Amino acid sequence: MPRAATTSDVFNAIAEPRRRDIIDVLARNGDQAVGSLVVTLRLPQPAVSKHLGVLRKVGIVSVTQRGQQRLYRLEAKSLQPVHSWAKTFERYWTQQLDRIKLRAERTASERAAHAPKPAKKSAP
Amino acid sequence: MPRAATTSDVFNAIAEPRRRDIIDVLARNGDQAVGSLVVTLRLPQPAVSKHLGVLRKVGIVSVTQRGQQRLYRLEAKSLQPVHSWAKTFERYWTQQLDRIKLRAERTASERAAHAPKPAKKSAP
DNA sequence: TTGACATATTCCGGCATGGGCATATATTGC
DNA sequence: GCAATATATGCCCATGCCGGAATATGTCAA
Repeated sequence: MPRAATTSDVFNAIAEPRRRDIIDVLARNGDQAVGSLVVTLRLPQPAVSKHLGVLRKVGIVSVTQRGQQRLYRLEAKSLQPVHSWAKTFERYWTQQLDRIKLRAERTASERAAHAPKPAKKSAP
Repeated sequence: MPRAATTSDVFNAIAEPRRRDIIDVLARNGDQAVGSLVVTLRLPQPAVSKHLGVLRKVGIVSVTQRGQQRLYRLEAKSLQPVHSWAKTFERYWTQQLDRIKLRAERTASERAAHAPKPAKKSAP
């Protein structure tokens, strides 16, 4: 089997750079009609519509009809799983710790911190 | 053209659930040999090796040889772009506001306080 | 209605992808 | 050397992806 369907997983939906571009534009400029996105991103209209279709099925965007245009809105909370997942690893780069030091720190925190934290890292 | 190569884009690499599983296991249990991952994830060994290959090409994991095994280590900082990108939208769910409520609230506070507020709505 | 405009959908082709299986390549120990 | 273990790789196949072009649907105005 190939990759999991892009229309069923948020992680898959945002795997496409173009779709992330669309998301970024919607976040920065607010709700946008398809035509605006076509102009902004300089993509063929069918491509934009298709990408929006994927994003809509996953719930990343929602649509509202206004005249003969359709306004697409970013539903940012659908991206929360991505943030939560990535945030899990935040500590790894926030403090320059690898796992060994992490364990040491956790152990140290059990008996309260007396000494200042050793600043040491293993850079590539 | 199909999707961008999974070996060139972090977002694409983490689009596979199995690969996220591998990442999670490495984060939770520390460096792991391929055989351990095979047992933990209950996947065929070639599948694990292939996924690890993708993750390695993108820089999400690194390898160290130990005896006849190969220890894979999570290079979490390679996931920082994902976190940064997703964090951009954090405010949308942190304050439980969508764009409409955001405007409404801003209008209400203007009306109540009668004080000029910095208008920073549409800034490209 | 007709026509202009905005967007969606359908077809197609090329192709990377991931799974399964067999096999190749280390590395170690005898 | 040989065998055993640990991992990687090559091959095949089915699936679904993305882009492109044409076309269909929908909406407004006159």
